[in-house]
Amino acid sequence: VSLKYALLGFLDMQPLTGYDLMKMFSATVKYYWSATHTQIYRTLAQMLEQGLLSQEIIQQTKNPNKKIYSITERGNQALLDWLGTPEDLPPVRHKFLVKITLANKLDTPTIINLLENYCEKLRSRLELYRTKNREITEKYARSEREKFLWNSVLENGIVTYECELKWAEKTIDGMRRLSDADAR
Amino acid sequence: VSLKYALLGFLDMQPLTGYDLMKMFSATVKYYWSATHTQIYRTLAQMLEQGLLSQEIIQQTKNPNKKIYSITERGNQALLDWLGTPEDLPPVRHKFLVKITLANKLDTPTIINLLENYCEKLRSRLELYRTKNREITEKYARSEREKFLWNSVLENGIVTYECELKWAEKTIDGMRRLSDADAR
DNA sequence: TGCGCCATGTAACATGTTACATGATTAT
DNA sequence: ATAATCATGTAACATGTTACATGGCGCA
Repeated sequence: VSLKYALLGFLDMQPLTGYDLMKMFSATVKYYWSATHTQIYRTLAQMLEQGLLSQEIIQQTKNPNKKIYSITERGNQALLDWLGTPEDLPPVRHKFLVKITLANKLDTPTIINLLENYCEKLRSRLELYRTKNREITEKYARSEREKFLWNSVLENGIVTYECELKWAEKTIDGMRRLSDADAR
Repeated sequence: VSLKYALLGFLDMQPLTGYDLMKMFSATVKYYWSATHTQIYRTLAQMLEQGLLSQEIIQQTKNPNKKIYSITERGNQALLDWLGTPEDLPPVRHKFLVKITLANKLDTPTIINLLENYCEKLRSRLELYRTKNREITEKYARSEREKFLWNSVLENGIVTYECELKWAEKTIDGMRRLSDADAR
C-alpha cells in the first residue's frame, strides 16, 4: 500500500514513466523505502485499473514505447486522504537483533566479531548519508518548505544510524568487560 | 529465512510445539521480530522436511494432538553456521518517512498533527519497553551472559525509540518556526 | 567485442497477513 | 452465558525478490 502512495506522490509532482520512477526511487527514497522495477510496473498497472492514473503511450522506433503516467483527480483525492491519515509505528524487523538474542551459543570473540562487523557497516552507511544529504535535497526540492521536509527525513536516517552505532559500541564494551571478568 | 533460524534458536534451548513458539514470540521477540501462527506452522513443516527438526506427536483426547519439535544434529549445525555469519544492515521500510517526504501538499497544522500523533505513539511504545525490559530478561535468561545479551537487545529498542522521539520533536519545532517565519 | 543504458515486461518463488475452521476446557 | 485458552491447520491474498526475456544504441 505504501508503494502505491509513494508512486502517486511522485506522479503528483510530474508525469513519469515506470522507468523514471524506478530511477527516482534509487536516487532519493532508496534508503528508507526501496522497490524493484517488477514491483513498480505491477503496481502502476493496478493503479491504472483503479482509475488513479492515466496513461499516455509514446511511440518510439529505437527503444520500446514509453508509457507516461499522470495522476487523475481520483488519484489526487486518494493521495490527500492517505497523507492526512496518521501512520502506526512501523513494525520492527531487525535480523541482527534476532541473531544477538540467540548468540549465547557462540564464543565471545565470535560475538564481538559480529558486532564489529555491524559497526563497520553502520559507519560506511553513515558516511554515505552524510555526503548524499545536501546533494539530494538541493537537487530535487522545489521550495523552502519542501527542502525542510526532505532534510528532516534524511536527518532521521543519520540520527538513527548514529544511535545504532553508539549502541553497538557500547555492547562490544560490555561484552569485553564480561569476558574479562570471567577470565579472572 | 530469519524466522527459520529464530525458531531453530528457540528449539535449541528446549523442544516446543508450534503453539509454544508462537507464545514465546509474543512474550519476547515480538517487538523486533513478529510472526503469526500461520507462518510458524508453515515454516516448521518445511524445516521438518529439510531434516532440521524432528517431531514427536503426543496423543490427547481433550485437545488436538500436540506436535513437539526438537532440533536435530543437522539443525544445530545450520543454526551455528547462520549465527556466525555477519548480517547486512536491515533494509529500512519507514512508511512515516515516506509520508513526510510527500507531505508538502498538506497544510502546516495537518503536518504538525501527523508528527504529534507519531510522538504520542512513540512515547507509549517507550513506556512499554521500559516496563517490560527487566521483567522479560529476568524471566527467560538462563545465565549472566545470556542476560547481558538480552538486555542489550531490549536496550536497543529503547535507545532507538528515544532517538526517533527526539527527531520528531525537533521536526515539529522546525515546522513551527517555518510557519511563524512565513506569517511575518 | 562486450558492457551499460534505455524501457518494458513475465514467471516463479519467498514471505507475511487476514479470515475461516474445529472443538473441548476453564475462568468471569 | 461468554470469552479466553489450548492446539492445530487451510485458503486466499498482498507484498517483495530473483531470474529470464527482448533489442537497439553508444562507448571503451
